[in-house]
Amino acid sequence: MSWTEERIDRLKKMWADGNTASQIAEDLGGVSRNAVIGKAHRLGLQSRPSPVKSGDKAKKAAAKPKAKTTAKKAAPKKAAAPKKAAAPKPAAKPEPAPRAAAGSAAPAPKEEKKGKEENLQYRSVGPGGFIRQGPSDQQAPIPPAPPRRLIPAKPSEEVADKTSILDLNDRICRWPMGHPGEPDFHFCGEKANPGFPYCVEHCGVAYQAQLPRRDRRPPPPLPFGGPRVR
DNA sequence: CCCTGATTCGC
DNA sequence: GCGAATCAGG
Repeated sequence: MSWTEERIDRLKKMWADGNTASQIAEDLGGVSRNAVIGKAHRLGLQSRPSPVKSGDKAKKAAAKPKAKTTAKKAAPKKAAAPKKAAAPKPAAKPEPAPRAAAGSAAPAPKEEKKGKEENLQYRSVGPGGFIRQGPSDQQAPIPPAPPRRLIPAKPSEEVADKTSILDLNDRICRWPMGHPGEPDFHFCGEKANPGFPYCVEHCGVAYQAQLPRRDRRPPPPLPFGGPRVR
């Protein structure tokens, strides 16, 4: 469908009347909402209050990542928990990392919420490790843990002088060093870049300037076929 | 999730 | 120029 004069006039009128792009597209027929918006812009029609562009509150979100092009010593080779490009989300609250090692007092998981469709149970097999059990599995049902007194886990020596999850606050860089479950898992602990969960150095790793679409590398195929598409 | 308009960019 | 894809706020 082409933009005939009539259709353009109709678009102009409806746009001026405050119809949404969707309404206009439906009225004209044969074009999408995007087509209408695109045309309206090309015609130089005045933009109407956009949900995105209204107030400029973006200031607060300022956050100029200004990614350091060179990570330099930033990314600890073997220590970085986030995988390669997948940087932790900016706003993401720190996940409660499982307290690593040392603690011998691991309470048996109280199964309350079962796996949605199955009566799955999760059994701990050590720090950071769990196995799933279904009704048909051989493993006998897990008996409820006997009541016991819990005592604070003794931090391992490796972590004694490092930043544990308990030491974190919003002024401390929470970049993970190593992996949960490892005896020396801890957090960066540097002074956090104000407004960010990480220190300046790790912000440089976590936040990268977005490349123009044509310059982006397509992500490598995931070994398991990628996330489900609904 | 739905909606919105804005923007980008391959065609 | 066109419009799908994408973005980002409500």
